[in-house]
Amino acid sequence: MLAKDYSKEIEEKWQKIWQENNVYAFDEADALKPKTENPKPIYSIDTPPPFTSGELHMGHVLSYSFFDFIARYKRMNGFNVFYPQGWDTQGFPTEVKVEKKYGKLAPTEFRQKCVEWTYKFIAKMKAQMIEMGFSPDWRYEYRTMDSNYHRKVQFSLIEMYKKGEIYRAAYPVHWCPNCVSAIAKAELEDLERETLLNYISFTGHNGEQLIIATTRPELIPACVAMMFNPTDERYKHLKGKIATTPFGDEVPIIADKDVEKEFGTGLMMVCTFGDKMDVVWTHRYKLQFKNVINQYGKMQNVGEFNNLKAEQARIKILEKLKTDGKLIKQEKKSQIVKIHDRCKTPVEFITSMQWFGDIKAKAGKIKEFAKQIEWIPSFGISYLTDWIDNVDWDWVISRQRIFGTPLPFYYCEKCDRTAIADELPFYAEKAKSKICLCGNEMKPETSTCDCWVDSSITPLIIAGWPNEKMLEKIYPLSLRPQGVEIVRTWAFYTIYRSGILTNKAPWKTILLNGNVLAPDGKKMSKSLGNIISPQQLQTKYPVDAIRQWAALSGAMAKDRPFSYEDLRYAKSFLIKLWNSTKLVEISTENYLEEEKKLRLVDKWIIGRMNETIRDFTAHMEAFEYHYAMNKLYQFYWHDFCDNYLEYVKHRIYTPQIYGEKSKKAAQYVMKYVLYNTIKLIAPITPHISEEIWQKFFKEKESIHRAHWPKIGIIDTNAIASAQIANEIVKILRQYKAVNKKAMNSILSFVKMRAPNIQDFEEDICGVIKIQKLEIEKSNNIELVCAEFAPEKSS
RNA sequence: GGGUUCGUAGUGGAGCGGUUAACACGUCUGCCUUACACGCAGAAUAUCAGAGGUUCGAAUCCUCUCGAGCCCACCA
Repeated sequence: MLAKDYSKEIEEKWQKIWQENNVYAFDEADALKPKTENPKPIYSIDTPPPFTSGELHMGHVLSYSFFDFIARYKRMNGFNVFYPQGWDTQGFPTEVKVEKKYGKLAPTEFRQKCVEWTYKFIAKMKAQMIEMGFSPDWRYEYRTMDSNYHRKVQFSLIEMYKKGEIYRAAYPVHWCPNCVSAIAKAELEDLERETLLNYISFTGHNGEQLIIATTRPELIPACVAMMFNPTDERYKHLKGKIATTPFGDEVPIIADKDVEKEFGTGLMMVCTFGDKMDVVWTHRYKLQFKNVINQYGKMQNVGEFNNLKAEQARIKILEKLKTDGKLIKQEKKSQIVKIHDRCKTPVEFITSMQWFGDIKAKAGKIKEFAKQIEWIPSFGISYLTDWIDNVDWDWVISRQRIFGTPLPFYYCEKCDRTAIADELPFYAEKAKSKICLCGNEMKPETSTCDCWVDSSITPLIIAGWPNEKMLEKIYPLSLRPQGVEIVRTWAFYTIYRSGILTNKAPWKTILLNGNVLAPDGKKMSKSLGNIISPQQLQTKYPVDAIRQWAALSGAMAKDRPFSYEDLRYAKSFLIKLWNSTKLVEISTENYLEEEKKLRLVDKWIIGRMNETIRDFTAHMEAFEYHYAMNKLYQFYWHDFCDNYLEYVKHRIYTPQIYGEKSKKAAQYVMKYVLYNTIKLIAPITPHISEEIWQKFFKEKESIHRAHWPKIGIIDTNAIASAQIANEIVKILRQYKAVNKKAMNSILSFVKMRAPNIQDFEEDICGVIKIQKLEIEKSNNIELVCAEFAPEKSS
């Protein structure tokens, strides 16, 4: 007997059993079989390793549900599914929290604390994943902080170094003075703020007053040129001349098309480095470097202003300029500054020695790999190509952090030569000494990798690289599912790195999903207080309802607000499925498949079942879960429960009137529909499907090892005829509703004309409850009419 | 400024050349009909953003305008 209600206890029971029985195990032995032994086809998923923040958010729940639908669907379709799960562990947020708790520690100890901290967080997130019913094969779990993972990342970097892809060089990089580290362009965020635009007087070669406008007067000591637009009549006479800054430096005056005439006075200064355009201009005109800001964001090489923070120096310098009469005027101005996404500190440009990945030279190659991949939706590739076209310089892969993968290199401070580590994994603190070709002792690199260096080889890591045995079986992987917002990082770097290392695109298909917005349609954020926590939902709703919510939110690569309506609807579907199953249970007690006589409505619902199998399957193939589920709701809830089950009740309850064979047929059809329906929804709602399966069908140890339904007979004539019966029922129900009669009230007299009378007379009269029915056969299928006698007390 | 996605009932959203413009939530009406009232039945609600055009026919294709989201660039 089915329990009275569907409950979370049922879900937890199956989660346990699935774990214990390894229902989702990837069959490695089968995968390694030679082709001649017909191994099952492999379907491999390069699942995103979430950052170990300690808690899943709704975005995770949405996207990981998708991955799980795919894995379960493919398993039921005969694939040997390889679905590992990893963790992106290393990063600044963890360092911040660990430092807050333990204070400053030596690197080795600090890293150890970070590792311990991360293990706790992984445990929480993993429990949540299991509670969501996700079905990765946990035997292949990986963490980017593991020494084995380090070893592979380092090996990959050495391989790339040998190919000339990785190099160390001095370059202006985006620099966070708070983190004291270089950061990548992808880590920048915009901050809009109010600032002062200062008009400051420079001196021309003949004593002329030249006024420039700047928001960063503290950089005047780093001024290396003045500029104006070549079409600007006011300044044409200055071209090629020399000007003197308020600090007495002589700088050239250059005409350049990128100068905005309308901004300030149309005359400007170029510094090392106020912003990105300064960097561009410095390289364009081979200007000298004047580094006045150090790695901590403090002034240097500026005499009396040394060691002041940039903002303090700005105040002091403005005071000085004012006293000297060089500050002409100030006006308020709103400005957008680049800040570091993790600590929100305004970013500087600083010249320093960093390690780079050679992405600019490989832009064409990366695009080629990208084109070999099927992008779903297809416009997704444009996010990647647009990004590639806008890359200004190479990828800075080094970070001056501790909890990260150490870069496996040495460098020589004297001659700038570099060398690779000989033993992996490599850690600077334990590094062996190495003598440079110049005779100097080399320094082991203490910088760590950008976290995207770690995660950009996940397809290789899970495929067992560099071991060829598994690699050749599952690389390129079948699928990379990921968020649309990290195309320019994760997808881009993975295509670059995995592509360079294997000379193949890493996956056959990339599937992009959108984000979950708050119910108000805005981004979820702490400041707006509109965050929905999955954990809270899990206490109130069955997991199978939350998973349906994910399916319903599934328009690809599009953001959608979180919807409690969807969730409640999903929950009521579970209740519907449960209660209807109970009806099937009591209706089919002691049923043995015997001789049966299918009636019109039976053929109709069988036909609709098979239409649903056909459509549902097509939508699953196309990753269109919302369409799939909508088809199923329509079929199961409305066609099957609301109509079919009502139509056949009288056949079940009173076989003495309608015949045993008719009852048997109804019983058969009920089981048939239930059997196929729970299989279809098993990938979306695995728990309730399993419970029903185990109670009624149990052909295999789990429904998740069962075979996907095949499309059977779709009797289009039966479907068309039954539609007419449905119409008649609808008209009669309408009559009762309009005349405010109870649905179970008995109509005293009904007369109708319709085709196929014999076929549906018996099928429908049990539902509409008619005392006296007159049916007239008519060839006109369109014409269905009902006439009603005045009601008599019955 | 460039790219991209999109503007359809109160809300969320299908439909993408011919439909009475789906479905769900919400609203209104009736019904506790031997699985389910967390249900069933019925009803109302849409200048398909606006303006042109192509077509026998457009929510659907094209052009422009207006508006929104996301990504990118960006004023020193």
